[in-house]
Amino acid sequence: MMRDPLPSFPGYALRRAANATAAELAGRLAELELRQSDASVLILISENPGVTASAIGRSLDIQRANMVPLLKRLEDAGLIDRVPIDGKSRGLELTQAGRERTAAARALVETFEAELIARVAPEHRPHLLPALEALWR
Amino acid sequence: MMRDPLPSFPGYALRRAANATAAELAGRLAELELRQSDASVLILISENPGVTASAIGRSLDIQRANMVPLLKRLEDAGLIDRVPIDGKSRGLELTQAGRERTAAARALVETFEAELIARVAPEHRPHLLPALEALWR
DNA sequence: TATTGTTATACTCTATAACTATA
DNA sequence: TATAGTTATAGAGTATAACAATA
Repeated sequence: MMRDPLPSFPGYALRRAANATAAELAGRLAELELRQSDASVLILISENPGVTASAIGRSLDIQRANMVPLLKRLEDAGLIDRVPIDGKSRGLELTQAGRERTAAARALVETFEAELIARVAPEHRPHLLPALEALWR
Repeated sequence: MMRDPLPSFPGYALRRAANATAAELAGRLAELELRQSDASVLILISENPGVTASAIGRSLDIQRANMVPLLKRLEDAGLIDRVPIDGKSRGLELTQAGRERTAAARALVETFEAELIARVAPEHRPHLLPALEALWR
């Protein structure tokens, strides 16, 4: 192989780990014909019926402009409805098909997350989430 | 705000933390007119003079095809030379400007990584890298 | 046969600017 | 004035297929 000092950098390992796990999750969600962002949006709508696209975007750090094609896909797939709140806002709600797909996605994600945690040695496990949150929030 | 179960998932926190830190590092490297992948490639070349593009790609998980425009940029910027090894391979080496830029990038990255570690509470610090490596390798 | 370097292409994600309409 | 939704666009990262030349 070769000399490679990069893996000893936490920031580098963070990106590699995120890329590897994201690719794996994406592959599994593809069987539900969902992207990761789709699944996140669906889960947030299911927890917050009537929420607006802007609020979802703020929570997930997705730009308003980038919510447009995402929601259009979910609507075209018959997974969400958009019901007028007032003249400028629309509340997002799951259709029956959306509730079913969301339940499947949520089960898939929870299985995946449990597998991720299982890969980490027990003595490191309780430290992972707090360490990540310190880097993110 | 809203109900949001996602941050309690390590995989989700991993992606958010990686995105946040990657954006921050990208902003700093932009002052050196380098992308993260540029900096990684330059550091690997500096540690392994004469390495091939294919070997760098394997190490960084960058497809051969995607190495082409990356290396072309570095060559156009006068940071690397490509010297023939045999009829089909070329060894990558840093120019004098490349060595200087790489030293600056490396100092910047090391400062950044030290800052990242400092954000994590001391009791979590020693667990971060081992946990990430378990998720990646 | 396997590998290196390359071209071409396409998709996803992300970011910005600008516009309309409404609160 | 600030916010919601939208359009258009561009940059960056990534993935695949295919090809020529060489090991």
